[in-house]
Amino acid sequence: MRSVADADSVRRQNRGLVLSTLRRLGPMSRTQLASATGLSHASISAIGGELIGQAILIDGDAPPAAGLRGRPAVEVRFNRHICHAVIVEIDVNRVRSTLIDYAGTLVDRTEIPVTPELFAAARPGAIIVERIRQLEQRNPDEMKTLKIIAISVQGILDRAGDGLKWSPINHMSGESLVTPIREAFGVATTLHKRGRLLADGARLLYPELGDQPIAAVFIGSTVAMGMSMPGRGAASDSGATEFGHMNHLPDGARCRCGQRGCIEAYAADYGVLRSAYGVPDQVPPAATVPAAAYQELVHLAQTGRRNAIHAFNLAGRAIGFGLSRLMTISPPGHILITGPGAGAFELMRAEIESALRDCLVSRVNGPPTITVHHDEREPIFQGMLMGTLDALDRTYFATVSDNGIARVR
Amino acid sequence: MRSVADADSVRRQNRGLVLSTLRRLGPMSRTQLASATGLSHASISAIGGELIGQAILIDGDAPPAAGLRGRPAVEVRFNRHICHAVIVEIDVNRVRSTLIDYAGTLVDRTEIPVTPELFAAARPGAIIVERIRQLEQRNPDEMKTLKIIAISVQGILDRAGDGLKWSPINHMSGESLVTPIREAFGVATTLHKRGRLLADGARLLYPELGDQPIAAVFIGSTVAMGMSMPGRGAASDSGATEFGHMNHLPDGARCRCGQRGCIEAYAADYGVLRSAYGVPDQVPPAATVPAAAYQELVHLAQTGRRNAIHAFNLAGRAIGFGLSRLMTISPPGHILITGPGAGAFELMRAEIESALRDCLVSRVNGPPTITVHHDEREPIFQGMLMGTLDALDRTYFATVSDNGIARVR
DNA sequence: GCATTATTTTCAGTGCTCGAAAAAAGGAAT
DNA sequence: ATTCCTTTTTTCGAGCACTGAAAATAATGC
Repeated sequence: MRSVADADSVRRQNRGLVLSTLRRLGPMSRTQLASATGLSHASISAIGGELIGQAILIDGDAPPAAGLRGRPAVEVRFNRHICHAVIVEIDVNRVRSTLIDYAGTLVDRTEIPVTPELFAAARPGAIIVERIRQLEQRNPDEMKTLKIIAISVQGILDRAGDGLKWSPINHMSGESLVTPIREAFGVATTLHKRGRLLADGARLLYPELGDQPIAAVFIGSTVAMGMSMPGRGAASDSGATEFGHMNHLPDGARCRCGQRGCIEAYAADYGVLRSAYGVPDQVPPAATVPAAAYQELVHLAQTGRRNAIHAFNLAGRAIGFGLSRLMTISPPGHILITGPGAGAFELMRAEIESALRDCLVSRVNGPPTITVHHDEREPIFQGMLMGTLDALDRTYFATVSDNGIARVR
Repeated sequence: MRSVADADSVRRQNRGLVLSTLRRLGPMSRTQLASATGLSHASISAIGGELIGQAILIDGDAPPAAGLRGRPAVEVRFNRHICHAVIVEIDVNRVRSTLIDYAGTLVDRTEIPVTPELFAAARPGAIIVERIRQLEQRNPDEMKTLKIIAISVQGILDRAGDGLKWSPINHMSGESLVTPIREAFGVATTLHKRGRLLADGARLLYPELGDQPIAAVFIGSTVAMGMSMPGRGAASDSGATEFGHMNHLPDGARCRCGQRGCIEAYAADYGVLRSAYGVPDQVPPAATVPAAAYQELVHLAQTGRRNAIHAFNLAGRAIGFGLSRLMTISPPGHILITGPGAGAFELMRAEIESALRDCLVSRVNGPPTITVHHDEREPIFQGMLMGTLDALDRTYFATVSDNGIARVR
């Protein structure tokens, strides 16, 4: 765990410090970099020169001289052209593939709906390869410098992070994704759980939440939750949970996963519909539910229909008790509710808050705060974007000077 | 989070590497240290000389020359006299205080029972101070080099780790422990949750468990669980849970904590007795239960008494579902069962294993292994001992060379 | 007593950071 | 147009840590 340090690891660490400071705070002059990182001007000069020599950073082309006195500051920024990344988001509804450059700018994006025919024609790995090929055709130059592919999925990853051992999207269970894609494009390929990305993205989107642990709950066709822990980068693999399949009631309602009593069986779209309409226990849960049917039920509950209100109460109770159980293991300071079900939050709020309040940890430390963020796409994308750029930075931490790349002096 | 590295931080890191290698593997020669740490002989010579100059390490006095050819190796070991630590364990039954030296050897130990009179006469902080004073009287020389006091407690710590916001031992709720003790002895004082120490200690006691996350469950007058995560030292504060007060059944049995349906209300000694004897819900849970009464119930169950068997089934079910819920948040690879209730494990095993097996994560990844370790004292003490010595080592990491201590050449 | 062998220290070389001084690059003033 | 001023950036020398190789050390064996 602990390992030898030498001069090289010092340089590596400080290169990382420079890159992550630029990543976090944006382009800035060498002087600003020195004070933001705490390194001396001399070191910034050396490290900056090295990174520019390797074309990882570039000197800003537009020096915004604002009528100040002395030598004008030159901003250092990421060389957006040095490499690119592809970000793939898969869920029940669509496959969205985005090409970004090293500065994090969106270069191109494609999106296709997920249809029954899609998975009938090809395996998930092949579908993703095909999606990325399309980006390649449209952006041949950029794709020549592709360095990493990041994919967001739902389900349980295998230990190596190569594929899905289980997924709520049936066709994806047991599929290896990383291997076919890595072989097709010859670049690093990583898999990320959606819930975790959601929480990381929420931290970026709401900086005012500060350094507390954040739990992000997704309510929709599934129920998912991820946690973002302060201090660790996106690299840490903790915080990837199977919240939706935490048992709420022993021998409870039937869940799509085959177990009984999961939170999802009460709080995902199909769960709420089943309890509202009293679907008999023998009927297995539907694979998908039309969005309209769920919206209709929300509307019914909002207009006072008893069975609908009751169903949302049960859903809130399941989520609330799930969160109260989470409080005993790894208490978040803040909870973010997202997804299509966020629109029904007011219908569940009382039950969620009451379960969350009536647990020992909340009574002692106060309950976590809750906010609602209806759209889940943006935080997921942001979380994966930042995590992927961080990973790219990290590959450059290691590439210290003497690697054949000319050093500009 | 990321910070500047320089020559000093390199030396600090490598000093830490040397100390933690010696801590883990025991005394060894410089040559062995070089290959165990990966540092060069030259660096070991420099770092070792520095640490010996500071009297943190010493050359072994008894060189075990075993008839080998060349220059005999000299073992380097911790200077046990350089500092000492006091370890205090508090639970419902006793207060045990142990004085150890820097090499981890037990120097002296006192133990007193916890009686109702004890807490009537003095506040917990004062009681501990008095206990340590006794060690001081008996070991005045050793206590002159006291560097740290570590205390194991049950309950919820305040954010700063200074005191208990809540504790199952009534007299300890809301008590600040660290401040009075630190002021009395003028040394660093740390509070540790028992469950967490148990898990850390289990990792030390069962090295064959390797690098998996370990959950240690204590069953007795309370139910507690701590997790030990691989890779992080004992410093990480995650893994301290309130498992016993995780809700098992909404609106369930009355718990001592004032909530309903906690795991403890079914699986702690009082919980099992209440369900076995059908104690009416209005009767509040007893503050303590005689050990004999619990043992008697175990015996009854073992000899086939229906109500007793049923009570242990309910207890196993509560623990099993608790663990299955844990599996969705932070799945352990191994579960260790300890405490007085470990003697009744066979009565609970079927329910625990069935709940643990029938959850999605176990179905996909296989259920965690379970072992029983009846005694809980040893792992708790070992966990705290190692964590405290690590903390002492860490204070010496920072003390690099130029601090006035003569450097021997 | 001298060769042999294994351990430990010393030495020269290299890389990194830092503080101070020098160089660079414009605007302002004469 | 030239010189002064101000601020940024680079260069230089010192100090420290690590490494590999060579030297010193401390026994054993003949």
